[in-house]
Amino acid sequence: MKTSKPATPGRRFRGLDSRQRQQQRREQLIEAGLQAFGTKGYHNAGVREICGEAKLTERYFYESFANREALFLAVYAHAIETVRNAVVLALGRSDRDVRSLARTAIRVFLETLRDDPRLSRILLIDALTVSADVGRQSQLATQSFAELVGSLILSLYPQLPKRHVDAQLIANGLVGSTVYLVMHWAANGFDQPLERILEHCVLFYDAAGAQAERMTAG
Amino acid sequence: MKTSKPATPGRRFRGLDSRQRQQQRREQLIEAGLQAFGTKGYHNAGVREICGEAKLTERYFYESFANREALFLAVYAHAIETVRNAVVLALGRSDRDVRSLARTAIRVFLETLRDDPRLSRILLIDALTVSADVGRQSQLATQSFAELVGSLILSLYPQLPKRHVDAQLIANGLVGSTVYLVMHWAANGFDQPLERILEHCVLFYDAAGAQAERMTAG
DNA sequence: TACATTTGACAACACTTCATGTCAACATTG
DNA sequence: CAATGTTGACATGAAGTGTTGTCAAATGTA
Repeated sequence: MKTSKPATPGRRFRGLDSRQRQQQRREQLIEAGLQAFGTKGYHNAGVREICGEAKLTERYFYESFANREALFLAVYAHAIETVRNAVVLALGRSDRDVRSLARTAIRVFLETLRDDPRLSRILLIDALTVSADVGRQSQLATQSFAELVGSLILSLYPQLPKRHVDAQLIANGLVGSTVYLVMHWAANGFDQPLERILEHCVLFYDAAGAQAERMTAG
Repeated sequence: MKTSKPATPGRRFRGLDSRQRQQQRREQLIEAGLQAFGTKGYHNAGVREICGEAKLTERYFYESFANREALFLAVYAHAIETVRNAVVLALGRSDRDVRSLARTAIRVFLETLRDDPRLSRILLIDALTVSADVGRQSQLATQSFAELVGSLILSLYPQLPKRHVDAQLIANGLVGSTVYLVMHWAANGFDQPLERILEHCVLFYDAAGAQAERMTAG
Protein backbone atom coordinates (compact mmCIF):
# COMPACT_ATOMS: atom_id res chain seq x y z
CA MET A 1 0.00 0.00 0.00
CA LYS A 2 1.17 3.48 -0.72
CA THR A 3 -1.38 5.17 1.54
CA SER A 4 -0.41 3.35 4.71
CA LYS A 5 -2.40 4.87 7.52
CA PRO A 6 -0.42 6.55 10.24
CA ALA A 7 -1.12 5.50 13.76
CA THR A 8 -1.85 9.10 14.68
CA PRO A 9 -5.41 10.46 14.50
CA GLY A 10 -4.36 12.66 11.58
CA ARG A 11 -5.53 16.08 10.60
CA ARG A 12 -9.15 17.01 11.11
CA PHE A 13 -11.27 17.44 8.03
CA ARG A 14 -14.91 18.41 7.99
CA GLY A 15 -14.93 17.98 11.74
CA LEU A 16 -13.61 14.43 11.66
CA ASP A 17 -10.14 13.01 12.07
CA SER A 18 -8.73 10.64 9.52
CA ARG A 19 -9.84 7.48 11.30
CA GLN A 20 -13.42 8.69 11.58
CA ARG A 21 -13.47 9.67 7.93
CA GLN A 22 -12.15 6.30 6.87
CA GLN A 23 -14.75 4.61 9.02
CA GLN A 24 -17.43 6.75 7.43
CA ARG A 25 -16.25 5.89 3.94
CA ARG A 26 -16.24 2.24 4.86
CA GLU A 27 -19.84 2.50 5.97
CA GLN A 28 -20.82 4.33 2.82
CA LEU A 29 -19.30 1.51 0.81
CA ILE A 30 -21.11 -1.14 2.78
CA GLU A 31 -24.40 0.67 2.33
CA ALA A 32 -23.68 1.05 -1.38
CA GLY A 33 -22.79 -2.63 -1.57
CA LEU A 34 -26.02 -3.54 0.15
CA GLN A 35 -27.86 -1.50 -2.45
CA ALA A 36 -25.98 -2.80 -5.48
CA PHE A 37 -25.67 -6.44 -4.45
CA GLY A 38 -29.15 -6.50 -3.00
CA THR A 39 -30.85 -5.24 -6.14
CA LYS A 40 -28.76 -6.39 -9.08
CA GLY A 41 -27.01 -9.33 -7.44
CA TYR A 42 -23.37 -9.84 -6.69
CA HIS A 43 -22.33 -10.89 -10.16
CA ASN A 44 -23.98 -7.91 -11.83
CA ALA A 45 -22.53 -5.18 -9.64
CA GLY A 46 -19.03 -3.96 -10.42
CA VAL A 47 -16.67 -1.92 -8.33
CA ARG A 48 -17.25 1.19 -10.43
CA GLU A 49 -20.98 1.06 -9.94
CA ILE A 50 -20.64 0.51 -6.22
CA CYS A 51 -18.30 3.47 -5.95
CA GLY A 52 -20.73 5.62 -7.89
CA GLU A 53 -23.49 4.57 -5.55
CA ALA A 54 -21.30 5.39 -2.55
CA LYS A 55 -20.17 8.67 -4.14
CA LEU A 56 -16.58 7.67 -3.61
CA THR A 57 -13.81 6.86 -6.04
CA GLU A 58 -12.15 3.53 -6.61
CA ARG A 59 -9.18 4.53 -4.56
CA TYR A 60 -11.30 4.59 -1.43
CA PHE A 61 -12.79 1.27 -2.26
CA TYR A 62 -9.41 -0.44 -2.10
CA GLU A 63 -8.57 1.56 0.97
CA SER A 64 -11.19 -0.41 2.90
CA PHE A 65 -11.52 -3.67 0.97
CA ALA A 66 -9.07 -5.88 -0.86
CA ASN A 67 -11.59 -6.71 -3.56
CA ARG A 68 -15.28 -7.01 -4.33
CA GLU A 69 -15.61 -10.29 -2.50
CA ALA A 70 -14.26 -8.71 0.66
CA LEU A 71 -16.92 -6.04 0.43
CA PHE A 72 -19.60 -8.65 -0.03
CA LEU A 73 -18.41 -10.44 3.05
CA ALA A 74 -18.76 -7.22 5.02
CA VAL A 75 -22.18 -6.57 3.55
CA TYR A 76 -23.21 -10.10 4.38
CA ALA A 77 -22.03 -9.74 7.96
CA HIS A 78 -23.89 -6.45 8.21
CA ALA A 79 -27.07 -7.99 6.86
CA ILE A 80 -26.96 -10.92 9.22
CA GLU A 81 -26.27 -8.60 12.11
CA THR A 82 -29.29 -6.50 11.17
CA VAL A 83 -31.57 -9.50 11.25
CA ARG A 84 -30.05 -10.92 14.38
CA ASN A 85 -30.33 -7.63 16.25
CA ALA A 86 -33.96 -7.19 15.28
CA VAL A 87 -34.78 -10.69 16.46
CA VAL A 88 -33.00 -10.61 19.79
CA LEU A 89 -34.39 -7.15 20.49
CA ALA A 90 -37.92 -8.42 19.96
CA LEU A 91 -37.25 -11.54 21.99
CA GLY A 92 -36.16 -9.37 24.88
CA ARG A 93 -39.66 -7.95 25.35
CA SER A 94 -41.62 -11.07 24.51
CA ASP A 95 -43.34 -13.69 26.64
CA ARG A 96 -41.45 -16.55 28.12
CA ASP A 97 -43.53 -19.36 26.71
CA VAL A 98 -41.63 -21.04 23.93
CA ARG A 99 -44.34 -21.06 21.31
CA SER A 100 -44.88 -17.32 21.38
CA LEU A 101 -41.16 -16.76 21.53
CA ALA A 102 -40.76 -18.65 18.31
CA ARG A 103 -43.67 -16.83 16.78
CA THR A 104 -42.28 -13.40 17.51
CA ALA A 105 -38.88 -14.44 16.30
CA ILE A 106 -40.29 -15.52 12.97
CA ARG A 107 -42.50 -12.46 12.74
CA VAL A 108 -39.58 -10.10 13.24
CA PHE A 109 -37.59 -12.12 10.75
CA LEU A 110 -40.34 -11.70 8.19
CA GLU A 111 -40.77 -8.02 8.96
CA THR A 112 -37.08 -7.30 8.63
CA LEU A 113 -36.77 -8.98 5.26
CA ARG A 114 -39.94 -7.40 3.96
CA ASP A 115 -38.88 -3.94 5.05
CA ASP A 116 -35.56 -4.34 3.26
CA PRO A 117 -35.85 -6.84 0.42
CA ARG A 118 -32.18 -6.34 -0.39
CA LEU A 119 -31.39 -8.37 2.70
CA SER A 120 -33.17 -11.44 1.41
CA ARG A 121 -31.30 -11.35 -1.85
CA ILE A 122 -27.99 -11.07 -0.03
CA LEU A 123 -28.67 -13.64 2.66
CA LEU A 124 -30.70 -16.23 0.82
CA ILE A 125 -29.51 -16.14 -2.77
CA ASP A 126 -26.24 -14.45 -3.53
CA ALA A 127 -24.35 -15.74 -0.51
CA LEU A 128 -24.36 -19.22 -2.05
CA THR A 129 -22.68 -18.31 -5.33
CA VAL A 130 -20.19 -15.56 -4.55
CA SER A 131 -17.35 -17.94 -3.82
CA ALA A 132 -16.68 -21.20 -2.09
CA ASP A 133 -15.42 -19.28 0.89
CA VAL A 134 -18.49 -17.11 1.29
CA GLY A 135 -20.66 -20.12 0.66
CA ARG A 136 -19.14 -21.96 3.59
CA GLN A 137 -19.50 -18.88 5.75
CA SER A 138 -23.17 -18.56 4.93
CA GLN A 139 -23.71 -22.23 5.57
CA LEU A 140 -22.14 -21.92 8.96
CA ALA A 141 -24.42 -19.00 9.78
CA THR A 142 -27.67 -20.74 8.89
CA GLN A 143 -26.31 -23.89 10.45
CA SER A 144 -25.77 -22.22 13.77
CA PHE A 145 -29.32 -20.96 13.58
CA ALA A 146 -30.59 -24.42 12.80
CA GLU A 147 -28.67 -25.71 15.78
CA LEU A 148 -30.47 -23.24 17.98
CA VAL A 149 -33.77 -24.58 16.72
CA GLY A 150 -32.49 -28.10 17.17
CA SER A 151 -31.55 -27.63 20.78
CA LEU A 152 -34.92 -26.00 21.34
CA ILE A 153 -36.64 -29.08 20.00
CA LEU A 154 -34.54 -31.32 22.19
CA SER A 155 -35.34 -29.27 25.26
CA LEU A 156 -39.05 -29.50 24.51
CA TYR A 157 -39.04 -33.19 23.69
CA PRO A 158 -36.12 -34.76 25.53
CA GLN A 159 -37.65 -38.20 25.10
CA LEU A 160 -37.32 -38.14 21.32
CA PRO A 161 -36.34 -41.64 20.12
CA LYS A 162 -32.87 -40.68 18.89
CA ARG A 163 -32.38 -43.92 17.08
CA HIS A 164 -34.91 -42.96 14.44
CA VAL A 165 -35.16 -39.22 14.60
CA ASP A 166 -32.53 -36.54 14.62
CA ALA A 167 -33.56 -33.22 16.12
CA GLN A 168 -30.89 -31.54 14.03
CA LEU A 169 -32.37 -32.79 10.79
CA ILE A 170 -35.83 -31.72 11.86
CA ALA A 171 -34.46 -28.31 12.66
CA ASN A 172 -32.87 -28.12 9.23
CA GLY A 173 -36.13 -28.97 7.58
CA LEU A 174 -37.94 -26.34 9.61
CA VAL A 175 -35.42 -23.71 8.66
CA GLY A 176 -35.81 -24.81 5.07
CA SER A 177 -39.57 -24.48 5.09
CA THR A 178 -39.33 -21.00 6.57
CA VAL A 179 -36.61 -19.85 4.21
CA TYR A 180 -38.45 -21.19 1.22
CA LEU A 181 -41.70 -19.54 2.19
CA VAL A 182 -39.85 -16.27 2.57
CA MET A 183 -38.14 -16.65 -0.79
CA HIS A 184 -41.42 -17.32 -2.49
CA TRP A 185 -43.01 -14.43 -0.66
CA ALA A 186 -40.23 -12.08 -1.71
CA ALA A 187 -40.18 -13.32 -5.28
CA ASN A 188 -43.83 -12.34 -5.60
CA GLY A 189 -43.23 -8.86 -4.30
CA PHE A 190 -44.45 -9.50 -0.73
CA ASP A 191 -47.99 -9.35 -2.06
CA GLN A 192 -49.56 -11.55 0.59
CA PRO A 193 -50.05 -10.14 4.07
CA LEU A 194 -47.31 -10.90 6.52
CA GLU A 195 -49.66 -12.53 8.99
CA ARG A 196 -50.66 -15.11 6.45
CA ILE A 197 -47.08 -16.13 5.79
CA LEU A 198 -46.34 -16.13 9.48
CA GLU A 199 -49.24 -18.47 10.23
CA HIS A 200 -47.97 -20.97 7.71
CA CYS A 201 -44.43 -20.76 9.02
CA VAL A 202 -45.46 -21.55 12.56
CA LEU A 203 -47.79 -24.21 11.24
CA PHE A 204 -44.74 -26.23 10.34
CA TYR A 205 -43.19 -25.76 13.75
CA ASP A 206 -46.43 -26.82 15.40
CA ALA A 207 -46.77 -29.77 13.07
CA ALA A 208 -43.22 -30.92 13.74
CA GLY A 209 -43.75 -30.49 17.45
CA ALA A 210 -46.93 -32.53 17.39
CA GLN A 211 -45.19 -35.18 15.34
CA ALA A 212 -42.36 -35.30 17.86
CA GLU A 213 -44.87 -35.70 20.69
CA ARG A 214 -46.54 -38.53 18.83
CA MET A 215 -43.20 -40.27 18.42
CA THR A 216 -42.11 -39.90 22.03
CA ALA A 217 -45.46 -41.29 23.14
CA GLY A 218 -45.51 -44.27 20.73
CA MET B 1 -24.00 -16.60 -39.69
CA LYS B 2 -21.39 -17.69 -42.17
CA THR B 3 -21.87 -21.40 -41.55
CA SER B 4 -25.57 -21.49 -42.32
CA LYS B 5 -26.69 -25.10 -42.26
CA PRO B 6 -28.04 -26.45 -45.52
CA ALA B 7 -31.39 -28.18 -45.37
CA THR B 8 -29.87 -31.25 -46.94
CA PRO B 9 -28.51 -34.06 -44.77
CA GLY B 10 -25.00 -33.11 -45.93
CA ARG B 11 -21.99 -35.25 -46.51
CA ARG B 12 -21.35 -38.20 -44.24
CA PHE B 13 -18.41 -37.98 -41.89
CA ARG B 14 -17.34 -40.69 -39.51
CA GLY B 15 -20.52 -42.56 -40.31
CA LEU B 16 -22.82 -39.65 -39.47
CA ASP B 17 -24.43 -37.02 -41.61
CA SER B 18 -24.07 -33.36 -40.75
CA ARG B 19 -27.22 -33.14 -38.69
CA GLN B 20 -26.29 -36.10 -36.57
CA ARG B 21 -22.82 -34.72 -36.02
CA GLN B 22 -24.20 -31.37 -34.96
CA GLN B 23 -26.58 -33.09 -32.62
CA GLN B 24 -23.72 -35.07 -31.14
CA ARG B 25 -21.64 -31.94 -30.63
CA ARG B 26 -24.56 -30.29 -28.93
CA GLU B 27 -24.85 -33.17 -26.53
CA GLN B 28 -21.13 -33.11 -25.83
CA LEU B 29 -21.44 -29.44 -24.97
CA ILE B 30 -24.37 -30.03 -22.67
CA GLU B 31 -22.51 -32.79 -20.90
CA ALA B 32 -19.45 -30.56 -20.59
CA GLY B 33 -21.65 -27.76 -19.29
CA LEU B 34 -23.14 -30.07 -16.72
CA GLN B 35 -19.64 -30.95 -15.60
CA ALA B 36 -18.27 -27.41 -15.55
CA PHE B 37 -21.32 -25.64 -14.15
CA GLY B 38 -22.07 -28.46 -11.77
CA THR B 39 -18.63 -28.49 -10.19
CA LYS B 40 -17.26 -24.97 -10.41
CA GLY B 41 -20.53 -23.08 -10.70
CA TYR B 42 -21.89 -21.03 -13.55
CA HIS B 43 -19.92 -17.90 -12.82
CA ASN B 44 -16.61 -19.72 -12.61
CA ALA B 45 -16.86 -21.67 -15.86
CA GLY B 46 -15.92 -19.89 -19.06
CA VAL B 47 -16.62 -20.83 -22.63
CA ARG B 48 -13.02 -21.84 -23.23
CA GLU B 49 -13.02 -24.25 -20.36
CA ILE B 50 -16.33 -25.77 -21.35
CA CYS B 51 -15.05 -26.30 -24.88
CA GLY B 52 -11.94 -27.95 -23.54
CA GLU B 53 -14.07 -30.25 -21.44
CA ALA B 54 -16.20 -31.08 -24.47
CA LYS B 55 -13.12 -31.51 -26.66
CA LEU B 56 -14.59 -29.08 -29.14
CA THR B 57 -13.50 -25.65 -30.21
CA GLU B 58 -15.26 -22.35 -29.63
CA ARG B 59 -16.63 -22.33 -33.15
CA TYR B 60 -18.80 -25.31 -32.37
CA PHE B 61 -19.96 -23.76 -29.17
CA TYR B 62 -21.52 -20.85 -31.00
CA GLU B 63 -22.87 -23.22 -33.61
CA SER B 64 -25.24 -24.65 -31.01
CA PHE B 65 -25.65 -21.85 -28.47
CA ALA B 66 -25.84 -18.11 -28.69
CA ASN B 67 -23.90 -17.63 -25.46
CA ARG B 68 -23.03 -19.21 -22.16
CA GLU B 69 -26.40 -18.47 -20.67
CA ALA B 70 -28.11 -20.34 -23.48
CA LEU B 71 -25.99 -23.37 -22.72
CA PHE B 72 -26.87 -23.15 -19.07
CA LEU B 73 -30.53 -23.08 -19.94
CA ALA B 74 -30.08 -26.26 -21.95
CA VAL B 75 -28.12 -27.88 -19.14
CA TYR B 76 -30.77 -26.84 -16.68
CA ALA B 77 -33.52 -28.30 -18.83
CA HIS B 78 -31.52 -31.49 -19.19
CA ALA B 79 -31.00 -31.73 -15.45
CA ILE B 80 -34.64 -31.20 -14.63
CA GLU B 81 -35.60 -33.76 -17.24
CA THR B 82 -33.22 -36.27 -15.71
CA VAL B 83 -34.81 -35.91 -12.31
CA ARG B 84 -38.34 -35.86 -13.67
CA ASN B 85 -37.81 -38.99 -15.74
CA ALA B 86 -36.34 -40.88 -12.82
CA VAL B 87 -39.27 -39.93 -10.62
CA VAL B 88 -42.07 -40.74 -13.05
CA LEU B 89 -40.38 -44.00 -13.99
CA ALA B 90 -40.30 -45.05 -10.37
CA LEU B 91 -43.85 -43.91 -9.80
CA GLY B 92 -44.97 -46.13 -12.66
CA ARG B 93 -44.05 -49.29 -10.78
CA SER B 94 -45.04 -48.14 -7.31
CA ASP B 95 -48.08 -48.77 -5.14
CA ARG B 96 -51.19 -46.73 -5.52
CA ASP B 97 -51.54 -45.57 -1.94
CA VAL B 98 -50.57 -41.94 -1.76
CA ARG B 99 -48.16 -42.10 1.13
CA SER B 100 -45.95 -44.72 -0.47
CA LEU B 101 -46.18 -42.89 -3.77
CA ALA B 102 -44.82 -39.79 -2.15
CA ARG B 103 -42.15 -41.77 -0.37
CA THR B 104 -40.86 -43.39 -3.54
CA ALA B 105 -40.93 -40.06 -5.31
CA ILE B 106 -38.77 -38.47 -2.66
CA ARG B 107 -36.49 -41.48 -2.48
CA VAL B 108 -35.82 -41.39 -6.20
CA PHE B 109 -35.31 -37.66 -5.98
CA LEU B 110 -32.68 -38.16 -3.30
CA GLU B 111 -31.04 -41.03 -5.17
CA THR B 112 -30.78 -39.06 -8.36
CA LEU B 113 -29.16 -36.07 -6.75
CA ARG B 114 -26.80 -38.19 -4.69
CA ASP B 115 -25.71 -40.19 -7.73
CA ASP B 116 -24.94 -36.99 -9.62
CA PRO B 117 -24.17 -34.13 -7.24
CA ARG B 118 -23.68 -31.80 -10.17
CA LEU B 119 -27.43 -31.80 -10.60
CA SER B 120 -28.05 -30.34 -7.19
CA ARG B 121 -25.65 -27.50 -7.78
CA ILE B 122 -27.32 -26.69 -11.10
CA LEU B 123 -30.89 -27.05 -9.95
CA LEU B 124 -30.76 -25.70 -6.43
CA ILE B 125 -28.02 -23.09 -6.40
CA ASP B 126 -26.81 -21.73 -9.69
CA ALA B 127 -30.20 -21.50 -11.35
CA LEU B 128 -31.07 -18.62 -9.04
CA THR B 129 -28.17 -16.35 -9.95
CA VAL B 130 -27.41 -16.95 -13.61
CA SER B 131 -29.77 -14.25 -14.81
CA ALA B 132 -33.18 -12.85 -14.08
CA ASP B 133 -34.54 -14.87 -16.96
CA VAL B 134 -33.16 -18.20 -15.80
CA GLY B 135 -34.19 -17.34 -12.26
CA ARG B 136 -37.80 -16.95 -13.33
CA GLN B 137 -37.62 -20.17 -15.30
CA SER B 138 -36.32 -22.09 -12.32
CA GLN B 139 -38.94 -20.58 -10.08
CA LEU B 140 -41.64 -21.68 -12.46
CA ALA B 141 -40.27 -25.20 -12.45
CA THR B 142 -40.20 -25.61 -8.68
CA GLN B 143 -43.48 -23.76 -8.50
CA SER B 144 -45.18 -26.23 -10.78
CA PHE B 145 -43.84 -29.00 -8.61
CA ALA B 146 -45.14 -27.29 -5.50
CA GLU B 147 -48.50 -26.98 -7.17
CA LEU B 148 -48.55 -30.71 -7.71
CA VAL B 149 -47.94 -31.21 -4.01
CA GLY B 150 -50.57 -28.60 -3.24
CA SER B 151 -53.27 -30.29 -5.28
CA LEU B 152 -52.32 -33.56 -3.64
CA ILE B 153 -52.90 -32.03 -0.24
CA LEU B 154 -56.23 -30.63 -1.34
CA SER B 155 -57.34 -33.99 -2.68
CA LEU B 156 -56.42 -35.66 0.60
CA TYR B 157 -57.99 -33.02 2.81
CA PRO B 158 -60.74 -31.36 0.80
CA GLN B 159 -62.24 -29.95 3.99
CA LEU B 160 -59.27 -27.77 4.78
CA PRO B 161 -60.52 -24.47 6.24
CA LYS B 162 -59.41 -22.30 3.34
CA ARG B 163 -59.96 -19.11 5.21
CA HIS B 164 -57.01 -19.76 7.44
CA VAL B 165 -54.86 -22.23 5.57
CA ASP B 166 -53.59 -22.23 2.04
CA ALA B 167 -52.68 -25.63 0.65
CA GLN B 168 -50.35 -23.91 -1.78
CA LEU B 169 -48.34 -22.33 1.00
CA ILE B 170 -48.12 -25.59 2.87
CA ALA B 171 -46.88 -27.22 -0.31
CA ASN B 172 -44.25 -24.53 -0.68
CA GLY B 173 -43.06 -25.08 2.84
CA LEU B 174 -42.86 -28.82 2.28
CA VAL B 175 -40.85 -28.36 -0.87
CA GLY B 176 -38.62 -25.99 1.06
CA SER B 177 -37.98 -28.46 3.85
CA THR B 178 -37.11 -31.17 1.37
CA VAL B 179 -34.88 -28.96 -0.73
CA TYR B 180 -33.09 -27.66 2.30
CA LEU B 181 -32.47 -31.10 3.71
CA VAL B 182 -31.04 -32.15 0.39
CA MET B 183 -28.81 -29.08 0.19
CA HIS B 184 -27.49 -29.74 3.63
CA TRP B 185 -27.00 -33.39 2.82
CA ALA B 186 -25.11 -32.55 -0.35
CA ALA B 187 -23.02 -29.86 1.30
CA ASN B 188 -21.74 -32.44 3.76
CA GLY B 189 -20.76 -34.86 1.04
CA PHE B 190 -23.83 -37.10 1.32
CA ASP B 191 -22.24 -38.60 4.39
CA GLN B 192 -25.46 -39.67 6.10
CA PRO B 193 -27.31 -42.69 4.72
CA LEU B 194 -30.05 -41.92 2.25
CA GLU B 195 -32.70 -43.69 4.29
CA ARG B 196 -32.11 -41.37 7.20
CA ILE B 197 -32.63 -38.28 5.09
CA LEU B 198 -35.64 -39.83 3.45
CA GLU B 199 -37.28 -40.58 6.79
CA HIS B 200 -36.94 -36.99 7.86
CA CYS B 201 -38.28 -35.69 4.58
CA VAL B 202 -41.44 -37.76 4.80
CA LEU B 203 -41.68 -36.87 8.46
CA PHE B 204 -42.55 -33.36 7.38
CA TYR B 205 -45.16 -34.55 4.93
CA ASP B 206 -46.71 -36.74 7.58
CA ALA B 207 -46.59 -33.94 10.10
CA ALA B 208 -48.23 -31.51 7.72
CA GLY B 209 -50.87 -34.07 6.85
CA ALA B 210 -51.63 -34.73 10.49
CA GLN B 211 -51.83 -31.02 11.12
CA ALA B 212 -54.23 -30.62 8.22
CA GLU B 213 -56.39 -33.39 9.62
CA ARG B 214 -56.43 -31.73 13.00
CA MET B 215 -57.55 -28.46 11.41
CA THR B 216 -60.32 -29.99 9.32
CA ALA B 217 -61.61 -31.76 12.40
CA GLY B 218 -61.50 -28.72 14.72
C1' DT C 1 -4.97 -39.52 -56.87
C1' DA C 2 -7.31 -34.96 -57.05
C1' DC C 3 -10.61 -32.28 -54.81
C1' DA C 4 -14.10 -30.61 -51.52
C1' DT C 5 -15.60 -30.55 -47.00
C1' DT C 6 -15.00 -30.78 -42.27
C1' DT C 7 -12.36 -30.25 -38.36
C1' DG C 8 -9.10 -28.52 -34.68
C1' DA C 9 -5.71 -25.40 -33.05
C1' DC C 10 -5.22 -20.91 -32.31
C1' DA C 11 -4.80 -15.89 -33.66
C1' DA C 12 -7.17 -11.62 -33.34
C1' DC C 13 -10.51 -8.21 -31.95
C1' DA C 14 -13.59 -5.84 -29.09
C1' DC C 15 -14.98 -5.29 -24.67
C1' DT C 16 -15.21 -5.29 -19.72
C1' DT C 17 -13.39 -5.27 -15.21
C1' DC C 18 -10.10 -4.87 -11.65
C1' DA C 19 -6.64 -2.37 -9.51
C1' DT C 20 -3.25 1.27 -9.33
C1' DG C 21 -1.46 5.69 -10.50
C1' DT C 22 -1.48 10.73 -11.81
C1' DC C 23 -2.63 15.38 -11.06
C1' DA C 24 -5.10 19.45 -10.38
C1' DA C 25 -8.48 21.46 -7.22
C1' DC C 26 -9.81 21.99 -2.56
C1' DA C 27 -9.73 22.34 2.55
C1' DT C 28 -7.33 23.00 6.74
C1' DT C 29 -3.66 24.62 9.78
C1' DG C 30 0.05 27.76 11.10
C1' DC D 1 -1.13 33.98 2.74
C1' DA D 2 1.76 29.79 2.22
C1' DA D 3 2.25 24.97 3.01
C1' DT D 4 0.50 20.60 3.18
C1' DG D 5 -2.79 17.02 3.80
C1' DT D 6 -6.92 15.44 1.40
C1' DT D 7 -10.08 14.63 -2.14
C1' DG D 8 -12.26 13.71 -6.76
C1' DA D 9 -12.01 12.96 -11.62
C1' DC D 10 -9.85 10.46 -14.69
C1' DA D 11 -5.86 7.80 -17.07
C1' DT D 12 -3.64 3.63 -17.39
C1' DG D 13 -2.20 -1.06 -17.61
C1' DA D 14 -2.98 -5.81 -16.76
C1' DA D 15 -5.93 -9.60 -17.26
C1' DG D 16 -9.83 -12.16 -18.54
C1' DT D 17 -13.89 -13.19 -21.70
C1' DG D 18 -16.76 -13.49 -25.46
C1' DT D 19 -16.87 -13.83 -30.27
C1' DT D 20 -15.29 -14.13 -34.99
C1' DG D 21 -11.83 -15.32 -38.29
C1' DT D 22 -7.67 -17.78 -40.41
C1' DC D 23 -5.36 -21.80 -42.02
C1' DA D 24 -3.33 -26.17 -42.27
C1' DA D 25 -4.33 -30.96 -41.42
C1' DA D 26 -7.52 -34.66 -41.47
C1' DT D 27 -11.33 -37.04 -43.63
C1' DG D 28 -14.39 -38.06 -46.79
C1' DT D 29 -15.90 -38.42 -52.13
C1' DA D 30 -15.20 -38.89 -57.27
